[in-house]
Amino acid sequence: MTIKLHDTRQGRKVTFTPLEEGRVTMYLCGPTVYNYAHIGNARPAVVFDLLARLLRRRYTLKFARNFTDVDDKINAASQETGKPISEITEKFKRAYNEDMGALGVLPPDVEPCATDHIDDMIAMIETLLEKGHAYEADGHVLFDVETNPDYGSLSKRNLREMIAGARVEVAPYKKAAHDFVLWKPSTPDLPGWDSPWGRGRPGWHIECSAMAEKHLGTTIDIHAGGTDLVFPHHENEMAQSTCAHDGAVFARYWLHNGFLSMDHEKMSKSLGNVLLVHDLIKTIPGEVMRLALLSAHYRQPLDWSEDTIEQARKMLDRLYGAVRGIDVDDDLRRNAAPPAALIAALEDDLNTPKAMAEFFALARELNKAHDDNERQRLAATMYATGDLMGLLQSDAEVWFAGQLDGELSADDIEAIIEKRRVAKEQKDYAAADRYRDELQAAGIRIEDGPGGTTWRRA
RNA sequence: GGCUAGGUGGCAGAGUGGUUAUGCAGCGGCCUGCAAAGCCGUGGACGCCGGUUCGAUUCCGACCCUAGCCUCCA
Repeated sequence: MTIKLHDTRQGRKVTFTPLEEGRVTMYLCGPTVYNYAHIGNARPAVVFDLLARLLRRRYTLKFARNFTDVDDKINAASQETGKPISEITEKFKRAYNEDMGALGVLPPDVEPCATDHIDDMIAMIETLLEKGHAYEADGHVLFDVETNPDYGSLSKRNLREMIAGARVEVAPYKKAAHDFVLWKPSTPDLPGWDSPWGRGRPGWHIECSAMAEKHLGTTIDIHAGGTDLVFPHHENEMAQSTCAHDGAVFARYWLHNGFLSMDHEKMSKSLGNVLLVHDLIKTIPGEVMRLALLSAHYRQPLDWSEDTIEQARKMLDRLYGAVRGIDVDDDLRRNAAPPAALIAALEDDLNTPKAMAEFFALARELNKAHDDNERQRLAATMYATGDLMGLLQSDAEVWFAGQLDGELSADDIEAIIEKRRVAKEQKDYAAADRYRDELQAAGIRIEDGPGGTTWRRA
């Protein structure tokens, strides 16, 4: 059995084999830290977290996800708020990790920051100048796209089309419209570093090239990000790194996740529909958001709506419902593994919908099982699957209690259930039903099972 | 306009050249004091038009529609 991944450069699903046997390197473009992450930002983080978990089953993985902490948007945020840049970037780095953590995203192995790698960027730019792939102009250093015949092979566009389609006004110092900035001068009020070309700051694309080289080497196995990064960001990264490394392959597999829309509209500030994870997490359990993000295949577009969230919540109700009330022996749980069919689905280009179908098949099997040992074994398998998917990480009782936003506490609820039990014992069903209605009105649904009555928020 | 992806049942969403996706919702049944949960069963689908084929939702072509990119953007 092999892992298959869809490679953007080749435009098809291919068998994955690491460059070095047993070891895999993966780089994911992380956030520019000038604001809280929105739910669209969370999709690559969650999707590629799952890929990282999957890869770690077979390989030693080194997974890097960067922070872009030097950027004009950050400068703008600083000017708007009057706060120093470092305060802004530190705040949102921390917030990003907290928010992603709430979505079950495990920390990557390295989280390089652009500002810690200025020297590496300068060195790479110098190499590009030496090799004739870049030129200085008017205080800038630009990448000379003409020197890279392969340019456009990732995003599948040719230079002529790009020139024809160029609608941006071209800076006068550029040799060609599609040349892009490696280094640009900074005015005294902007962040800057000394360089052979004067005080300045790096262009966006060079950051990732330099950090990937520094932490993962000349050739990396997997480079991932949102589909909107294919052009120009990843195309430019590939051009820079390949040219700086004398043609060595930069990334062997390029993975891109599809876009998230909001109620079938583009998420944008002007529409006012930008949902921040930081806010959503206050009312929606992290696992619900995680499952919602995984409910469609990662390359497909995904629409985010109330309905999407509710569906994910119900799916989790079903999964938690299956394991509820089963005490799984620790050893059993430690030694359990997800079903082979589920692993196979994930290893087929991260087919999460198929994997979820297998997860539900497992839940059904558990629901049908009567033998205690069998139920324990299946529940352990459920939990092992949850550990892989980043789901089922909560206690089932805690899950069903949810946020008790009503007026009843857990103790109140238990008390009413006890009164109902007594009423039922005396066959006073009218009274028993009144208690049930009372709970129902408070948003609590009760279920009579062989082991007594359980409850959940409705 | 160019490039790249898509268009599947009431909704979400996989997949396949001929046989059950899955979840939610619906319907029938079992269980239950009645429910709920669970289990069993069940209806309902592949944008449009051609082509290839014994047979296409699945392959090919045209068309229509949608999304992303072409400019900072996950």
